[in-house]
Amino acid sequence: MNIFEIYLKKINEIVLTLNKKKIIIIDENLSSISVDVPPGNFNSDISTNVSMVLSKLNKKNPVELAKIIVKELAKDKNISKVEIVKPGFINIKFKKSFWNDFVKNIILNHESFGINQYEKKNNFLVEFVSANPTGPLHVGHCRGAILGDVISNILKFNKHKVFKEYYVNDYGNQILSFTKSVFLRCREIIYKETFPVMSQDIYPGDYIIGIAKNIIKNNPKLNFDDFEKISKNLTILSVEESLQIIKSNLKKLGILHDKFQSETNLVQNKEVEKVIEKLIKNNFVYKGKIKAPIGEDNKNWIEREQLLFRSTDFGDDKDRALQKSDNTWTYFASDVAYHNNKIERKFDKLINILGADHAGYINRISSSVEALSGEKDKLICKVSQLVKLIKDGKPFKMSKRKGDYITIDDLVKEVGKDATRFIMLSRSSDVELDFDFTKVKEKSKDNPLYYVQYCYARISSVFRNINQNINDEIKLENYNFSYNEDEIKILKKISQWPIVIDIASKKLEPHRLPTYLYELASDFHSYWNKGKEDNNKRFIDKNNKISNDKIVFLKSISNVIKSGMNIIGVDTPERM
RNA sequence: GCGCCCUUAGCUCAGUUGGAUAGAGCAACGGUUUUCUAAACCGUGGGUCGGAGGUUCGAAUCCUUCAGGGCGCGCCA
Repeated sequence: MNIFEIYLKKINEIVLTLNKKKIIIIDENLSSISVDVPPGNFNSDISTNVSMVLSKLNKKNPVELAKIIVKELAKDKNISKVEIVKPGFINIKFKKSFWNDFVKNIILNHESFGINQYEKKNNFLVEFVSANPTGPLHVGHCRGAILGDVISNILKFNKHKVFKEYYVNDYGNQILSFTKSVFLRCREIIYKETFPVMSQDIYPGDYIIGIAKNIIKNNPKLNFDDFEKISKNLTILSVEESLQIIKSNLKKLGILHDKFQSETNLVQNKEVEKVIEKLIKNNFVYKGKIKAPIGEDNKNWIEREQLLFRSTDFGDDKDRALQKSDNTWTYFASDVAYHNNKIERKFDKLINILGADHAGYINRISSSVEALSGEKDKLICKVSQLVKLIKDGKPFKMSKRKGDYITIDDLVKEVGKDATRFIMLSRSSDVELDFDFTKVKEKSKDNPLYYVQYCYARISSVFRNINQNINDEIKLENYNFSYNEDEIKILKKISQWPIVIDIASKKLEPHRLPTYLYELASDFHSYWNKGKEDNNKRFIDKNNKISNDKIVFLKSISNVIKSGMNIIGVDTPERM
């Protein structure tokens, strides 16, 4: 039940009727008419800008126009007061009985409260994490991982279909270096050869030893004399090991992908050739030269003729190479094939979650998607900005040198899954995020996660005190409540929950959830403390009884907290 | 040089796809526990929304431009 949507519809109807009666003129497009939350200092529940939107067209000043509309609105039996305010806003105040119905509706439909029933349900593919399978995930991957997971949860909550995918870059030079590192670690173990830690293109991390040990144990017949001979086989084994680590990292964060799509697999199935043929047919590919990159040493740059994709046709700043000088495909080429593969699987929308360091890649890949699908906004890229790690009050820089980076396992062990998820989501993905280890670890009041969870725990404790459980179904004969102003204030906050979900879902902005839940928890804590001075605002009375009004009131709050925390993917403990 | 992101209170940030007198938390100071969980609450101070133009009934929000900070630029992935 989205009361803002309901009243927007009502106002549109009024305007249409008035237009039919030739009382007012309307635009074909009514979309700029909105129903919003009025600022707190006005004593009203919802407000609308109709008369300001239509005033110019009608050559009437907004206040005059508002008077006509207000006359119609006043017929609504739920409304107790309608006011016209300064520039021309119409402010509406509901009767108490309206809030009675509102709460009743939540209780009877608690499963679906907050869900936006869009006319069109989309089928989304969300690609996220997609880190190179060369080792465990570290903190840097964490934000994007959680972002993608919760965006998926939000879309699912709104009844869209979501498929979560991880693209495995198991092809190319980096994987070759990785396999070589595993190979050398194997020789270190078997032949006691010294491992060249400082050598270039070699992964020094200790985790490779573990991978090597596993491979030796599970493949006793493997011979490590000649790299060329086993390289192909060893790559498969190494990537498999590394994916096991990555999957277990993700599991610790509570993240489960539906599919891991291998790049090598696409190359072997000739999907790259297939897509390039398709592009050639449509004249999106040509042979040409590109200039050396700017701002770097390019003494070694050799200009040569090569296969290029016309990404400039779609707004990219240069055309992009598809083939390397050794005739293998570039990363971009197989990624185009991958996106073609996604398109062929008939998703309505493709969502990619990228780290800030890959933002420069967006133009070329969305160009390719547009070229292949003919749809301009088929692909939506969401960039998550950097996480600034702070430890002991100082910025903490991760480097590739051993021991100098924090893995997701370390993080979850120290901070916990819930705090990690909640904090990582607490800011808009467009801004850098300070992640302060020492602070997040403290179970202090500074930590917004506990603040919200505490609200739920307090509500649970009320139910516990009267020998009920917060999860018990409520069965009431009649729903006849009367709420005071402090309670209605919280009900109004609850009424905004569907809007929060709506915006978060349309703009793919999960941070709106923690922000909102914090505010709701704050309103509740505030109300709770009023019970110390005013017995009417306590939930349990002297006779250890609770009124239906209060039960239902508490249920409405805990319902929203729980469903929000579920989407974020964190627990709501009943005791703290 | 070019592209993307950011600039809002001392600090960290919200701000409902253009709305009304711009809001939280932290930090500072003062208060609240015989009673449902004080991991909480209440109060006080704190602002030229980076600068300058523009668009309009109306701008923190949109456009142009300038300044500052971050990330990126490849036949790496």
